[in-house]
Amino acid sequence: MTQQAQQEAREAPGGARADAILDAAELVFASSGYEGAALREIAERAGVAQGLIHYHFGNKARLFEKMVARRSGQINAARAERLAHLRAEGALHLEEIVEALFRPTIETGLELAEDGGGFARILVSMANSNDPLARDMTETYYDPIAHDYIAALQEAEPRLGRADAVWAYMFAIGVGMTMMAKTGRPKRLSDGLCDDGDADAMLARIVPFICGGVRALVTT
Amino acid sequence: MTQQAQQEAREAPGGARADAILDAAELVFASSGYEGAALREIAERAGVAQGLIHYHFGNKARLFEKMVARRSGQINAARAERLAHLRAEGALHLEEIVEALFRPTIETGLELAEDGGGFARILVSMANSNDPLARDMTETYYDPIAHDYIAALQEAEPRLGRADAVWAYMFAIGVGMTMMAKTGRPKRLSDGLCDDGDADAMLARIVPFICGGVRALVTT
DNA sequence: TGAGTTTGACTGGACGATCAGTCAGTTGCC
DNA sequence: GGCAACTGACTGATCGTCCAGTCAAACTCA
Repeated sequence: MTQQAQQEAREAPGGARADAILDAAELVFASSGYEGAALREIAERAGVAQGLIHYHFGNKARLFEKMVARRSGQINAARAERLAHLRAEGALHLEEIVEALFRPTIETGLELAEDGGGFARILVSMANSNDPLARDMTETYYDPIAHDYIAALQEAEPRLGRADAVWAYMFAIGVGMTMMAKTGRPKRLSDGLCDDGDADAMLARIVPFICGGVRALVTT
Repeated sequence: MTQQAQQEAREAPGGARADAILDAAELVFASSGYEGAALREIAERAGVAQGLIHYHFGNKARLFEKMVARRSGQINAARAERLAHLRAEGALHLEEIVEALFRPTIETGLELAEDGGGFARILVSMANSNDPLARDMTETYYDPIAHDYIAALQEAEPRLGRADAVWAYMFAIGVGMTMMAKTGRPKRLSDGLCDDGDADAMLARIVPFICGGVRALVTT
């Protein structure tokens, strides 16, 4: 974890109970959505009184934001770190960039997991929502790193225009988001051949797919 | 509209008021999500008493299902029609298949619209949810047409394996879903260059991107 | 034909449950 | 003893659901 990520984690209320609340919030928000999640259930799952949530976080919206800030801090620090590492090694390659973009989200999700892809499902609903809370949080926590990766795409494929690079990034996120929600639909559609619970197998398909798509935009 | 779509539309409670309720439900569910949507607001927007919703649809879940059934009936009938039309014309081409896959969802969304992409946003949340209601509805209303298009992908690209075809379809849906949510993020990330409200411009990028991705899976 | 009956769409207030949020009081550590 | 952490009973609002009742159109039968 980088210094920045550690700092962000400490910005939130400090105690172990506060962290337990954030862990529980992640699970409940992921499985029930923002509106559907009940603070009572979060408190119960964290083994904490209901009032403590308001003591530490004030209200539901701030709890949600702190929860997202914690995970996205970890994820985006890892993303930035991987990208910097690739740049330090020399010329950027498309496959490496895409891998660096998705791997941290997948691996971070596996820590808490339980049902798998909990936080990823929150990201999906945030990314596709248009209410002010979700939009502001996407802008705050995910737009900066997006600009980095868009620039990286253009470095790896110099003939890729700026607009195409932005589209390519959005399309890539679209593929990644939907896949990380882990709905089990690939298995259902393929009679068991495809498993969206197997992150490595899935990534082995996502990376060439996206790179092929980006290169198709270049040659158009 | 096909005969099948007309029949499905008539399966729902018949009156004009029932349709007004479904229209209002589409707007409110799209902007507030399933849990966040209030039946009172739907009734108010439809210019109807709250009780009428339960008279016609029984409960919230059944209202949601009827609303999805109506639109997805239209969309998937159009999809099937386009695919059949392509098959009748001879050999299938990848670009045409992808176009046929997305065009109906985009155009159907524009009819009611108001804020744009209302129903599409419902689809996104359904596709990425894992609660039983959403899963069952995806299975019922979208898995059959998915199998058709997966088969079409393999016809257009004979060297594409079955598992890769399923992955390709899922990736394509991922791209399409995220783009149809119309969050305004592309415009934000590109300083106005990219507009996810311009369906035609967006489709002109989505189609080559996905086709490039599919062909990359073939040659891997 | 026309009075009586039935039907079905529709209303709006009331119900119990549950929600986020509040607050006076208790605990435990420095 | 003082302060931060924490508790749990509580409030008012809002939720989905329910239901007694209205009304106009359709139907029945003398």
